[in-house]
Amino acid sequence: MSAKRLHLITTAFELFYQKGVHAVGINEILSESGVAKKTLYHHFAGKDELVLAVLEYRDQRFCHWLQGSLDAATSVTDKIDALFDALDDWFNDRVDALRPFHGCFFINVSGEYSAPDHPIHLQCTRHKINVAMLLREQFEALGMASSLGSRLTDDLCLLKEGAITLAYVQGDCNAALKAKDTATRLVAAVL
Amino acid sequence: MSAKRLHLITTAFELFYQKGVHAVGINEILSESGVAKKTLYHHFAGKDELVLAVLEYRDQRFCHWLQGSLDAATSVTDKIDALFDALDDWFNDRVDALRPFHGCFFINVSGEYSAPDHPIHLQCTRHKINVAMLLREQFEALGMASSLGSRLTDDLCLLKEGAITLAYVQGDCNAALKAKDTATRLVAAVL
DNA sequence: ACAAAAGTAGACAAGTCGGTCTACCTCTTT
DNA sequence: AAAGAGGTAGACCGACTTGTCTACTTTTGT
Repeated sequence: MSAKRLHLITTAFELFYQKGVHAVGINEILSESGVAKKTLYHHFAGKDELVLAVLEYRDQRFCHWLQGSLDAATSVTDKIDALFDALDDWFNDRVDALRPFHGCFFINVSGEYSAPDHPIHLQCTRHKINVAMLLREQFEALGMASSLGSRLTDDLCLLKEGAITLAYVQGDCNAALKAKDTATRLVAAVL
Repeated sequence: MSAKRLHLITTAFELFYQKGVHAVGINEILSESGVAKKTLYHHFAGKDELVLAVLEYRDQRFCHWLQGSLDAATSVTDKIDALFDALDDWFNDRVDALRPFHGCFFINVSGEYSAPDHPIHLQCTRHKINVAMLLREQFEALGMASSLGSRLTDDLCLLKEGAITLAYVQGDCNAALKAKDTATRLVAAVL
C-alpha cells in the first residue's frame, strides 16, 4: 500500500467521521493531507471509492482493537465484561486508535446512504456482520454450544448498538456500563 | 401554521430522511414542493432553521404514534410487547405515518452534526429523551415503583436503539421481534 | 543508468450550494 | 377602497462541488 494512499485514507477518515461524508469535499481532504489532486484520482476512481476504502480501513482497525480487548478474557462472563469495558474506554476516549469518539462511523455513514443495495451501505452492513462474527468466535473458542453462543451474540450486539446510540446521540458516557449491567442481569438466568 | 410552511417541512423531511441533510439542497426542496425560494426564506432564516423545524415535526409525529401504540396496553408485559410490536410495524413499513423506514431520523441526522452542543444535535438528543420520558410515564401510570420503572425504561431504550440499528444498518427486519424476546427474558426474573 | 511509476501544483470545466433581491400578484382584514 | 401580509418566478451572487488536464519533478525497480 502506497504511503500517499494510506495518508489520504486516514485524513479522509478523520474528516468524514467528524463532519459526515457529504459535508467534506475532495479539496478539503487534499489541502488537509497535502496530497495533490492528481494523486488522489490516481489511487481512487472517485469519491465513492475513497469512501469505500476508508470504511474498509476503519473496519480493520476497529475489529483489531476489539479482538485484542477480548482475547485475554477466559470465561463467558469475563468476555462480556471485557466487551463493555472496551466500549466504555472507546466512548470515553481512552483508546488512542479510535479517538475521538463520534459514534459508530458505520451507523453514521449508512445514515447518508439509505439504499440497502448501495455499495457504501453494504460495506457498513458487512462491518456489523464482521463484529458479530468476531464475538461468536470468541464464545465458540470457549467451547460454548453453538445455539447458545448465537443467541448470546445476538443479545450482546443488540445491547452494544443500543449503548453506542445512547453514548453518541444522548451524550451518555456511562452507556457502556449501563449496558454491562443489563447484560449481566440477562445472562444471570442462563449461565 | 401556514400551509406553505407545513408543506416545506414535510417535503424537506422526506428528502432529508432518504438522502441525508447535507445531500439535499434548498433548490431540490423548492422544486419538489413547488414553493418559491422567497417563501422559504420568509418562514425560515436559513437551512439550519428548516432542519430544526423538520426535526421538531418528526419528533411530534413519532411520539404521537408511539403513545397511541402503548396506551391500550394495561400491564407491564403488555406494554413491553406493544412497544416491540410497534417497532416491528415501523421497521416493516406497516405504519402509514412513518413509512418508508430509513432508520431513526434523529440518529441519522446527529451523524451529520457530531458537535454535542450544536442546536441540531441537541434537538436529536431531546427527541431521545422525549421517547424515554414517554416510556417512563407509561409505567408510572401503571403504578410501578419509580426506581423499577426507571431501570426498565433504561433497559428498553437500550434494546430499542439496538433494534433500530440492526434493522437499518444490517437490514434485519426481524430485529424488533428478536429484541422483544430479549426483553422478555430480561424482565422474566424481575417481574 | 534508465525507464516506468508515482508524485507535484494548480488551471480549468460545468454544475450546485445557500442566500439575496427585484418586480409583480393575490389574498385577507380593517 | 386601501393596505399589508403572504405568495410567485427567477435572475443573480460568490463560493464551493467533483473531476480532468497539462507540464513538470521525484522515486523506484531492474
